[in-house]
Amino acid sequence: MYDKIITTKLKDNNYKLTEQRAAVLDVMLANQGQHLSAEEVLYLAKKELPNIGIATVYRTLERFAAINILYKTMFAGDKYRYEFCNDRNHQHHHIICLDCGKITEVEDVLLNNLEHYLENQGYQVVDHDLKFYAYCPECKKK
Amino acid sequence: MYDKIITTKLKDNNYKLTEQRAAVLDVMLANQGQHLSAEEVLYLAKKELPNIGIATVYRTLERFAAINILYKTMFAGDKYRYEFCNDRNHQHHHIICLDCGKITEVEDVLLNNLEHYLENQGYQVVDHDLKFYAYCPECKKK
DNA sequence: AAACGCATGATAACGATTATCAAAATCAGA
DNA sequence: TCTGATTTTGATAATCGTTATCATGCGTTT
Repeated sequence: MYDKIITTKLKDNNYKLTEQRAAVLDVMLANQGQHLSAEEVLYLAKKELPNIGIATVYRTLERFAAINILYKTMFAGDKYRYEFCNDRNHQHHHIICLDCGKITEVEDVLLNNLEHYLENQGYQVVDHDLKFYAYCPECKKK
Repeated sequence: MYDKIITTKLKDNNYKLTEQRAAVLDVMLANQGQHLSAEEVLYLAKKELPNIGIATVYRTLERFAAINILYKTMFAGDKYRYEFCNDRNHQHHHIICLDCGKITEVEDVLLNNLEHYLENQGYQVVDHDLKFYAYCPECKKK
């Protein structure tokens, strides 16, 4: 039903897949590449499961993020947003348009150099988070 | 009294330096390299000006950030923190220790390459924000 | 069936920030 | 210097995303 990686992660963490959690997972899978807020996930999940509550959505997103099924981040101190986490976007580089707010992603391995440098300094780097605030090509034209 | 750059920025923006604003500025100048929350700024500013209120602190920090006297950022969705902004830390690269929470800074120009790449793609990059989540050398030993 | 544990949904509580508003301070012009 | 307009301030109410609480329900194991 779901990808093997997902079901494995769930099993490894003794994590029952209830219908509420499945609804949230469906929403996230159907919206890969999007950055959804909890409220947006609730709205979409209600189409599959009308009685699901906001508390369950928060709890589920939180736990999915904890086992790396989702990536949780915040842009510009607004509210948390969640995106489905596959290996391709493990390095989360985002470009946030200051005009239209659209969020696009950059793939890059440039930061590995910096991480190696920091590890030589004695740090143990766990994750990093890089955001560019910019005007996207469309808004720049205006 | 204050650095020429600061007074110029204030003047250029028609920004009166009241005693409340001076108190906030003093706190930020006395704590360069620190990342203070509004509440912490209030606490410190009260030593100079006991009647200053939290609303004024928020307003002042906000306006100082708007004219680039301060840099405003948020670590891990907690609360805003402010630091005095001089040319040296214009590129804000922070390392947040996942254990002790200590925040240190990295100077680096590596990201210029990435910015140039994005600008070739049609973006107009205004700012960027890079954070590393890591264990600092001291906490790594434990 | 009984007892347990976990999940759920409603909603209260929280905490950081922002908005409101009357009072005080400051400024500009006569 | 008076006077009226503008800005700033401090107290506090309001907002809003998120978390905590708690009674209820559901599944599993005795």
